[in-house]
Amino acid sequence: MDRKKDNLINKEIERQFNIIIDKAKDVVTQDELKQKLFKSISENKPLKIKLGIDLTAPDVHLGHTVVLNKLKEFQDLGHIAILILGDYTTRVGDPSGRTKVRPILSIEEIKKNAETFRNQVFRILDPDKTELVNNSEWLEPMKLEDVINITSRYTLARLLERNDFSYRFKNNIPISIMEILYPLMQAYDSVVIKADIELGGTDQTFNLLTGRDMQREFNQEPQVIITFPLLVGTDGIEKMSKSLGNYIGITEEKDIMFAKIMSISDDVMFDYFKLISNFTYSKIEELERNVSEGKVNPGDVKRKLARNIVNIYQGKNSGEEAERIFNTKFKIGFFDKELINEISRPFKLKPEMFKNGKIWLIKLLNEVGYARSNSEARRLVEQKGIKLDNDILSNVDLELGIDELRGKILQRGKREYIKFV
RNA sequence: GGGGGAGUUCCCGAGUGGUCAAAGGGAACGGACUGUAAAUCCGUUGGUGUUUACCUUCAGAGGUUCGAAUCCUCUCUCCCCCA
Repeated sequence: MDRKKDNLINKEIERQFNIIIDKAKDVVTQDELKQKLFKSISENKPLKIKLGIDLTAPDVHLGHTVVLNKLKEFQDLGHIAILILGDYTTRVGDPSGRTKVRPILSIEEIKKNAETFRNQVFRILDPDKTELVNNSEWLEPMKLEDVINITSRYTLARLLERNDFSYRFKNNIPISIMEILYPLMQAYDSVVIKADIELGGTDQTFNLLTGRDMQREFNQEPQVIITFPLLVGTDGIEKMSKSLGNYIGITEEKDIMFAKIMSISDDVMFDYFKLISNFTYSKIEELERNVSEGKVNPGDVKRKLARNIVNIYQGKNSGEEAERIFNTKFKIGFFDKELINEISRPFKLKPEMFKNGKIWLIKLLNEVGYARSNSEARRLVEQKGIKLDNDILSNVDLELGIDELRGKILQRGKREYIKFV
């Protein structure tokens, strides 16, 4: 009888374990994870899964989704997701990977970012199974005495084990004391919420490990840490992040999202497949093989990826819709007036813009926001970057009447359209 | 506390009396090309409807000079070294 029960428990541990470590880069430690699962399953007590969020930028992007999706999987397994918004820690700034001191964000900015983030994150997580907390809740009221209590449990030498700190230290690049506090504050979050497991990107390994140490110092069972590969950004080199401008936000316009995915290099395309798409591993392998054997056009495979991801975040069939817009907007020599008409921004012509019924082209370009000065507008025209209903306008002195404009489409460059109404 | 260095156009950075609206790179924008908003190549990148001109710009305020990003004085900001 007991044997049968044990068997069931072991099976369940195995099942959860496999789901949990899927896509993970590192688990510290696997044995501890199994023990925690055993306890959770046999005592029917859900585990507390911590994920800390930095609020330097508001938007949830595809890079975040790797770990957010994992948190969702934990929720589906019946565990408790604790999302810690680092509204206080962000005032300090995570030094991870930084080679210089970060600029400090104002409290207002952080508040705004938190608001946006909260709205977006529930596109992925189940709001009913998520505990959302701000770490200012416990960090703000601290007294110096409390800070001393925490800092006395850690040493400079241990902090200097970190690459980013030791690099800066050796090269005489400033490290503020504030930054040193960051990993400690972050680690203390784990103590406060009594985390069983903490998730994060591989760049967070040190911070997460500090959480383990800190919990031990406070006589808690140390959390298991699970790190995940960082998704490379659209530049194909750096990790995806807002500050590097190489990110794809999950709430971006579908065609922009589609286009951004199409812009990633072929080398990183399969990282995207593996980390953030809905394709099965066997399907991905097949696609990968086909591409490397030259059987298929990599562009077509990337389109599959783009459609899939857009569908996940923008709703059913949005991928196909996005692709249609993409084709018109970004394919060369493809002027589908009907579709452009649909996607171009309307601009209302006002009579007061016209003098004697005419407007100077250069002036018009300023009015619609295509240029910020006459010089800039003139350059655009001279460089043949301006088209009216697909005809190049190259005369800088051109004057246009209101009837010559109404209903027509003004285009700047390859993919900016305005429809005059 | 003492000594030294730096602040240049969106960013990095060259420029130490006129030839400077200021090299070069990055970024951005336009064009060509491409399966791709990748790569590559070419062009543009303070402003002004009279564009071989004029105006504004080289941390800030004054000054020297026919003439200053460049020299002098003070102020502000940042960094480094020694203690």
